[in-house]
Amino acid sequence: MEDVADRAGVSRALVSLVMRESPKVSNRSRAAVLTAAGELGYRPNLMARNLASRSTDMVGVMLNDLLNPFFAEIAEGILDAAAERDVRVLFNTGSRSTLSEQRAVENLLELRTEGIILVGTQLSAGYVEQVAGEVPVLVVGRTVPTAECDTVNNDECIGSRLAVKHLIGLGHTDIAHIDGGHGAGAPARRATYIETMATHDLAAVGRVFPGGFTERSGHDAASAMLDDGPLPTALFAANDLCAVGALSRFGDTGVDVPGRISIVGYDNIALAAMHHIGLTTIHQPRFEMGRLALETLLQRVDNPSASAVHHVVAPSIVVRTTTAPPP
Amino acid sequence: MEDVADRAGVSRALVSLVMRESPKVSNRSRAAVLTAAGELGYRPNLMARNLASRSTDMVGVMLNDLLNPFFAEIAEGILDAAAERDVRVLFNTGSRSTLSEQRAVENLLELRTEGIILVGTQLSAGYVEQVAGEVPVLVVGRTVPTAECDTVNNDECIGSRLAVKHLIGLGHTDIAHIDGGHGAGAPARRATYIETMATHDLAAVGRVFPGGFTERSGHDAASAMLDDGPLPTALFAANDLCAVGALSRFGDTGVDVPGRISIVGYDNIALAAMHHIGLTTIHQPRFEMGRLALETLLQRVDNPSASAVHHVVAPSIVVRTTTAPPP
DNA sequence: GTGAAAGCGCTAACAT
DNA sequence: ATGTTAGCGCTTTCAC
Repeated sequence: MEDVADRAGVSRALVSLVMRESPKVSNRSRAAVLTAAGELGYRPNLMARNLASRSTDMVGVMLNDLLNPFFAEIAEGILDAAAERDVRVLFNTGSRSTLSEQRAVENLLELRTEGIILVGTQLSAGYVEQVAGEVPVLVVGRTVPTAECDTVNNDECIGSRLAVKHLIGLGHTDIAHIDGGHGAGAPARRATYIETMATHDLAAVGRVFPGGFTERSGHDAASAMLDDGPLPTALFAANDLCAVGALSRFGDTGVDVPGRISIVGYDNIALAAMHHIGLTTIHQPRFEMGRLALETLLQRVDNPSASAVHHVVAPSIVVRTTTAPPP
Repeated sequence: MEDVADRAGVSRALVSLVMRESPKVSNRSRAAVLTAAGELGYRPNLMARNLASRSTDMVGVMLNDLLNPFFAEIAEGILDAAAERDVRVLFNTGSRSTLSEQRAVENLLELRTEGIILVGTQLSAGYVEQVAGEVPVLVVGRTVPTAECDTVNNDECIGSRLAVKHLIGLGHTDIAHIDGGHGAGAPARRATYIETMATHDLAAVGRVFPGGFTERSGHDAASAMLDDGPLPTALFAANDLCAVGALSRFGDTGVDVPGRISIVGYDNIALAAMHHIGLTTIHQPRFEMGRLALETLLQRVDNPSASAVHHVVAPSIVVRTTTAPPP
């Protein structure tokens, strides 16, 4: 920086002002500094700047898993909003191990990011709470019962109700559900399924099959369903992967979808949109959720003492080709 | 830090040594410092440490696109190797806009990461070269003709040959190819297809259909194929997405795969492994490529003056259910 | 093994 | 509009 100042014939402070795009610099000196910097290949050192200014304009984002496109779209939303607000985003991921997730968060903490967004992480509630004590934390895609942190989630109840009502509207009465196990949102989806069925005087009893959030679990649950006696005419699966698993199982067995059985998933992952698959599913506005997450976090950074805010966004249904009236 | 030192009854320098896990500290003082730090909730400031030590132990990773699982697995490999070598990894992504990709790289540069890994980015060769002038750069999933940087790639020729020979081995003689357009590796895949066909005295002429790296392009190319006269008995698609697009087009038309036509893809994305799809494809050892990338970059960091090294890893074929002998 | 002193590259008052 | 003077929180000689 000193070299740049000398070359431009000004003081270091002035160079600093120019680099920070301060308006209180004459055009003449600005130009001089800029060309000097260019010639010298000068690049400001963020470490030094942040240390001196006691602020970083950086937020950290912990992604549970880079492999999951579901999280990735949220990340895109975060980035989009961050660009507008002129904050830098640093990503980190834990590769599905809780320990390395913690290390990644520690890293962000040591870098003194202004806040941290946790998307789909499996960190323990206790740990999240501890982190939230040090820096504003926002959790998306999961509710953290105890912690003092903001959250952004989709409304599982609205989504599940949308799914079940779509099937009922089509004329189905025998609608099964494949359970999502311990997956985030799974309990709410199951509960809403049962509740919605009851509201319409339909029996959900004996129609909940144990499953999970994977293709395999959907496949297995469909097998169980096939063995279990009369096949339902419709199926609401815990998520898209699970739905596709069931879809292949039925395909292999010659059970026509949607002719013999209709299927609805949840999440609207890219897979669901594939021509080959065309899964009717529930869409979460992930991009918007990412934007909302960043905006909310930034607000919290400005006002750390406000009480936690919990955003719940409404999902919508995307009707494709796996649902039709019952045979 | 001073507070910790006071509380532990030692000097600041000693606290520094303990935090850096230096061996030259008595167990007694180490314990004292550690408990004091714990009680005070002290967390070292990376900014200050890096500034003072003039090193960061951080490498930056630019991902073209978080949404692409192909890149994500490489990232996992990078993380895995980084954990072993005790370096911190900072991710960034450009959301598919060249401008924001550049901004993300600048960010990493300003943070003074020791090196940068570019995975699948669309940065111009000129820009990459410029960055490589400032800090060690390693590019994976793309070759950068001019730049002075290391690369890690799979051998497109071996992979493509594997695909075509698999089909020939099955007895096919009329094998078409859907072109990958400008996608990374596409030209090599096409050229190798043509060459391998020639080697076996088979005609490739008129059998290359324009396509791309998307499902849609595969779908459209399959339509063109259907309109084009006699359907080939086998098809080597530019990548998996493209292959799946063709797969659905054929499925819709009642063309049996693999009964009437066999299909091979490239990349072995998760989609290909799905029960429903079972695509025969070429697998790139992505995780290993990620590991290799980090190792190579670190070597370059230690020895900046060595000449660029270009790693080429061998892909393998994964035979699933979309290939069979010709009808 | 421990402490004192001198920066790392920058920003932030405060002057001018 | 520009220069001066102190630090930011840490590491690093170098003595003890």
